[in-house]
Amino acid sequence: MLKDISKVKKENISKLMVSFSDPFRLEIIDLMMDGEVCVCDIMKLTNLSQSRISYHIKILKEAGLISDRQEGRWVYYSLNKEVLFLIKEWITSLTDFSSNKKRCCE
Amino acid sequence: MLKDISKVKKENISKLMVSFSDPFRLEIIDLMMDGEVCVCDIMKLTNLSQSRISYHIKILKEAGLISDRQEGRWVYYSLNKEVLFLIKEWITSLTDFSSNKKRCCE
DNA sequence: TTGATACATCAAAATATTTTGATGTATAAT
DNA sequence: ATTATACATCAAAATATTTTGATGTATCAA
Repeated sequence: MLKDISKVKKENISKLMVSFSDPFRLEIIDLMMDGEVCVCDIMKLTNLSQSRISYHIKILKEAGLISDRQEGRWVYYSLNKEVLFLIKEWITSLTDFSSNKKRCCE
Repeated sequence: MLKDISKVKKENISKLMVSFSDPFRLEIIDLMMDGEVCVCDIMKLTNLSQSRISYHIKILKEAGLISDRQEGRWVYYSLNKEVLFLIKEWITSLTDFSSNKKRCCE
């Protein structure tokens, strides 16, 4: 698991942002804000097909944004708070940028 | 310009995240942290072709993440702090999620 | 007014992502 | 044992994004 945003490579940031970049994944993330959900919940709440949901879940998981917990036949997915905090830190580091005006090619 | 994250539609978030999701765009964003840059600066610093840079700049601009300012032949690009703050707020809203454990289909 | 520079735009090709429907695996209920 | 449920995985098709090289536009300098 990612521990410190300064150690997070551009590649990881990119992967996390990719995982945020799809409207259906944003919907799934939205559902996870109320706590754990299983694929069957997501199916009922979104009308997406099962394999389509599994695909998006996989993207979210590989980016490190969500974790899973199996219980019998069900797999429960939930957001990784720490990773969200790291992303926030990264965005913060961006807002600390300088507002220097420059002349070109100086 | 986006004024309040609660009014930001999923579509806008998605577009902003798309704009963050490419490694080359992240590089360009990185360069902008030191202040304004023109395309010619980016060309020198990244070895990307001019039209390729223009393409990525366009994505960033259409997402609302950067602004431009023309001065003679040069166009200077810079990050939009307010939009970065809105993204941060959105991420924060995500970290406020509940950690409820659930049984499936309840 | 001619030529050079800075950048945008375009269409085609290259590449990557997403969707679909089928099949596979594990768990559990009968 | 057999069947049903929950989810993963796969390959092919559909779709979207990115790259490339050419061309276009505006500004400036000589």
